Amino acid sequence: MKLIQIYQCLCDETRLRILHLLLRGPLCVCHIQKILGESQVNISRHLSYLKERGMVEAERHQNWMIYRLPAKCSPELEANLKCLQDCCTTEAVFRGDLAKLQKVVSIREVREVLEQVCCGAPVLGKAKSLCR
Amino acid sequence: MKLIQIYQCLCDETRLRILHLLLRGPLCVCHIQKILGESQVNISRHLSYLKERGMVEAERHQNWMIYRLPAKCSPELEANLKCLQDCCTTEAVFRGDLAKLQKVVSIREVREVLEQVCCGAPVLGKAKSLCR
DNA sequence: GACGAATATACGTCTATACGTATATTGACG
DNA sequence: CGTCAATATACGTATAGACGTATATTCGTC
Repeated sequence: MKLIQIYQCLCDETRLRILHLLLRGPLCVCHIQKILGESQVNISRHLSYLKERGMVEAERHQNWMIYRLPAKCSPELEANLKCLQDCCTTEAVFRGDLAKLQKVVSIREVREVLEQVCCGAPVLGKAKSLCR
Repeated sequence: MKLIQIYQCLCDETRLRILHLLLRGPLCVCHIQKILGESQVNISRHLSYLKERGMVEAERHQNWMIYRLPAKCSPELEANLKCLQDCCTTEAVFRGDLAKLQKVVSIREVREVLEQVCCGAPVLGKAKSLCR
């Protein structure tokens, strides 16, 4: 992956906020949507953009698409994600997103699903809807 | 300076190459132009873009405009420039630019002017043209 | 003051992309 | 199979920005 493509992914605020969230762990589309307060199409399109360029990976679990940062990042991507992590602490938008993220992850069903995803285990929970 | 603006500056290849060169020290427009092999207008416009957003500073010395990275960078900018520095070593374009930069800086008149600029000293050289 | 070198700006065109609305797809479940 | 939830895609519009051509500006020199 070329360096310029990394920056092209980072140069939009919505994508920046998405990646910032994914630094904390995998998330499903509907939660990203809720946290950012953007429309479903918009989030989905930006995620597609990121996926096409190898900035994120997606995996379907039942009805939900779980997005995450790639398991294996190039050194360039790794360096930039680390840099992003450091830089995001100062701006209010990102802190706000993190606060909302905590709320979402504190929901038991959500946490269960995401934990299973993280471990690569099949999702066994029987929650019908993750989105409230 | 907002983080997103930094990335917007970095997301164009020409600007990325310019900033990469400026990491090595101040340069005048005509040399950036020669090194990148781009038209004068194009380089000038990208430099304006960068200057408007505080990514570079410019100072006139006689006929030449010397561009450089800001004396005082925000922590975010600093972090990203450092990251850029690290990431640029792998791609051929940047290595090629560096090679051409060595040639330019090896010209005595150029080196003299740039050194005086670096020290904040008035430019005393009497070279008529820095561009060959 | 005319001229040349270095640089910047104006203006027009073209392309990428951001986003809204509508519609399609995919999976679970009764 | 119909329906719903979650997600993706198609299509149209608007805007940022990349770039070329022409022209202006700024400075030094004769």
